[in-house]
Amino acid sequence: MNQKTTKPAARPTAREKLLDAAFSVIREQGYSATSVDDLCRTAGVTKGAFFHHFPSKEALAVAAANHWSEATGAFFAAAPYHDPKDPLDRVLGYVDFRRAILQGDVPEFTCLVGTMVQEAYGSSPDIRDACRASIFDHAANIERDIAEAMAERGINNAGWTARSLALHTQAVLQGAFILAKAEGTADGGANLAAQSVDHLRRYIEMLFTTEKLSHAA
Amino acid sequence: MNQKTTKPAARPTAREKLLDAAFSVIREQGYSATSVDDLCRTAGVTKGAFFHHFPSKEALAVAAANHWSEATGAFFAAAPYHDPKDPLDRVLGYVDFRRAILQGDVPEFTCLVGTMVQEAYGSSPDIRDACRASIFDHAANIERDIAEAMAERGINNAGWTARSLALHTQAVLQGAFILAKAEGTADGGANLAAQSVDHLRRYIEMLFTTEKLSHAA
DNA sequence: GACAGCATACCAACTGGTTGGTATATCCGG
DNA sequence: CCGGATATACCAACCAGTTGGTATGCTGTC
Repeated sequence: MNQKTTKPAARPTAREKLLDAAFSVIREQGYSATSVDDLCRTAGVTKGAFFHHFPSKEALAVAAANHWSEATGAFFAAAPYHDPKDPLDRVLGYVDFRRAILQGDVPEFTCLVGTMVQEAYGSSPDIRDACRASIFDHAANIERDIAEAMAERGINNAGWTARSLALHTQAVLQGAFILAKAEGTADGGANLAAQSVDHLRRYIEMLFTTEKLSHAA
Repeated sequence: MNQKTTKPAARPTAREKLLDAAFSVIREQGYSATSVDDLCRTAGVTKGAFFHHFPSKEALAVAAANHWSEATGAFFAAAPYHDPKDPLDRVLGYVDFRRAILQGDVPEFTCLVGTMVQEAYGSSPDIRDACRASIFDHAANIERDIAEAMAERGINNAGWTARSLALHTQAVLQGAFILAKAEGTADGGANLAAQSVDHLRRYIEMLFTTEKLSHAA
């Protein structure tokens, strides 16, 4: 389209710095607990700049959720798990990839939109919609590989759909993040989350190997 | 112990009304977005009464998390899924029960401590610890039945433990709540969550039937 | 290529209202 | 008439958002 949207520029604008700040600060403190001043301080920008680029704090949250969709979309699109010919290997590769990136402190591997939607689902439809789109669009990518794997193995009418399994993967991840937050210690959280992802992987494997043998529900 | 803790009394005290208010208001708005005035208004109590019973907003959150542990503990202890002799049936009964209570509006079936820990894990160790205790103690109950079921079927060294599976059930539930919040519509959220619980049930079933046949990892 | 004209980007200081919390007064049962 | 429970009035700090203004860059014209 135009240069503005495609080129993040050498010297980042206040808008980009604020969105980056939102990624880290909101994941650490939550949305409501994060003040506009917090974001400005982290971004190294003044309040005037904030309200020049965003009409409200809520609008920044929506923009951050959309920016999160783009950033994670590019991140997962560039990940290596898309290579295998067998769609099931791609699905399992995705799960393995999600497990591998569970590292560092909790705010570093948790999900911005999952955090935000918890706080905003009742008070701000705009934020909720942006977060929903981020989660569900991401799930739709996995759904495609799952559907292919099902087709290849002749699985249908099994009591579950590609869509429900794709959404289940997201539920497991979001839930794993909550347990990680509750756990408290640095690595402890990541390990805890990883164990849930292990269960998820085992489930998907069993789902496809068992169903292969007898796919009569 | 004493009467204070065991008897909720005919006319509820301001403390009890505030804790009840916290259950509904915080699940709807989140912790940070809920003001002390909000809680007082909902409880029908003045600010003076609030700070007579709780030294701070944070202290109320801790008390609410502990009260949540007691209330849900009694609720699940009284549930009918404990009856079966086969421990696996008790585990599956628990999952079925969790699925059955996914009804009504989102704030009605979601988890107080799961919501709170997301916002407070970084800023308030006290709240985080109270929420962690609530989640992990609840998981410990399920872990007992899982461990029994594993013993009965001779499952060990299977790559997973009773504890990790018990925590996984909580992760799935917490994640299902997030998807429900993101979904937006009334029943839509509950249905979405129910589908994840269905996957969880299927997983546990497969885990025990498959492992029974060949439990060599 | 110089320069007027204008939009964008940004800033420091400020505002009205809300926040968590306090000081003090009143109610009411034993 | 004492002491826990509740109410009223209030405060300093903080909140999201506004203001009036400056710096910087782009654009067309001669």
